[in-house]
Amino acid sequence: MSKVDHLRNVPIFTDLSDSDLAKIADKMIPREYEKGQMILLEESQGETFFIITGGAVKVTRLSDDGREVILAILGESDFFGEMSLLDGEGRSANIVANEPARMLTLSRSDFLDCLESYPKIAIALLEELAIRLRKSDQQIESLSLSDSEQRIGITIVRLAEELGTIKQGHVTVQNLPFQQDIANMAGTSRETVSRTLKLLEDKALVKRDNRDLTIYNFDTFRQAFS
Amino acid sequence: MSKVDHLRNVPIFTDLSDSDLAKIADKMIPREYEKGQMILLEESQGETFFIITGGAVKVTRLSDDGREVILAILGESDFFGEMSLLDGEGRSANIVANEPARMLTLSRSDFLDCLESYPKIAIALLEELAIRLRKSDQQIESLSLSDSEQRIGITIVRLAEELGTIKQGHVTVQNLPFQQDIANMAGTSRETVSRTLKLLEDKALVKRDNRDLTIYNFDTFRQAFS
DNA sequence: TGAACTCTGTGACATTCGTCACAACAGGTT
DNA sequence: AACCTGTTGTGACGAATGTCACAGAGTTCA
Repeated sequence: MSKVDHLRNVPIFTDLSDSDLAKIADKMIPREYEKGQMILLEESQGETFFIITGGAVKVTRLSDDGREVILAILGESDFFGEMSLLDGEGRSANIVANEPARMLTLSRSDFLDCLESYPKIAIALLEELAIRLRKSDQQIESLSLSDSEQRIGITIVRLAEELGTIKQGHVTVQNLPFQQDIANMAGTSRETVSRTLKLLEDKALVKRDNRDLTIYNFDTFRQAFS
Repeated sequence: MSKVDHLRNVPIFTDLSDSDLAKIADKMIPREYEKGQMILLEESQGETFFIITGGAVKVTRLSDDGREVILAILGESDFFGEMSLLDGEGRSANIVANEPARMLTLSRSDFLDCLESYPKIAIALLEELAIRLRKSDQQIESLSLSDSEQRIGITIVRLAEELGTIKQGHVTVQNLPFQQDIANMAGTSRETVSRTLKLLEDKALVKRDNRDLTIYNFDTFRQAFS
């Protein structure tokens, strides 16, 4: 798959013509990362924009005592790095490759040039940030009001929407993240995730085997947790 | 103060010339709201962009059982309503006037025209959304990792930065929001806020009289809670 | 001045959930 | 197989904090 093909799948670039895409693609540099490799450190200045062309990364924040919060898990055609390019602040989050991952990168100045030259990109990016803000607000609500079972349920919905595949009416997440990661997304402990998953299985809402999780009735499931 | 004067104070318009500002100002319609009045309902379609020219509003989400989460308190020169204009989704939050408030409003189509015509606005808006996203991420972290005292401390920092005034080295927040509102911002209960404020006062970190709260040493205070 | 509200302070209690401890299990390597 | 490492399951316990109940202050309005 060519660079341009990858770009076409990215929401903020969909409105552009092939020739414009090609111009941008020319400026992008491919990079590869191994599983577990740090892609961006919290402290460093943000100077690069990244588009994921393969694999997955997790976006985290770390507290002083080393506990981590997972803000998002991003996969193919997602992008990141735009935040500190936009407001000039340092990074607010760490990015780690969750599995072997490939990226296309764009330098700060090329990225800002794009925004100036193609207002459509700026508007599409606004849209994307609005969506993310919305999700953040939802998560703040759920962390504030819900108990751990609810929060874990919502987290599973998020994961299913991001990573799941639909097969004869029910959604399957293959290769579910570790319980520790789910806990760090849901703002709870690993043990509570373990117990809650068992609970959900007892209630016949989900089925697990190995690293796969199947949600029997996704719509009612989502209904129940939001 | 004229419309244009108000607009000049709004971050996303600062880069514009007076004549451009005047053109935009012409399209804006002033509105007034009483204390407690609903400005936007969660369910309604978003069709308007608002700039606050006086007073203050709170941005909230409500759960089914009526508990509320306060996502932000906005004051003069802040704006809202852009989210659902951008991504076309319905409102994600309610907006209520916290005190008598005045606004300038812009219709959906005029707002989008502005973005197309003045790329600088789009870029400044991107910056603003990036800042908000950053704050949301911080709050998600704090809700996930911190205990109630920390969260209340952080909430007080937020309030002080938004509403506080500096007087001979220490910051005073006049007219502190009710404990119930602080609780809804910090994701805790009203009673815990009451006890924690007393605790902070016992530790000689803050002083209260009536509705005013003074933070003796703002820098160390902020340090301690983030 | 009272009366009616709204907000705040505080004790008692119940519950959720994080933490610790350890066992069971899986996958990979020798 | 035996071993190691990383992951998951589960019981026991205690601390943090939400909830309930009510008293005391402070405000508003007649």
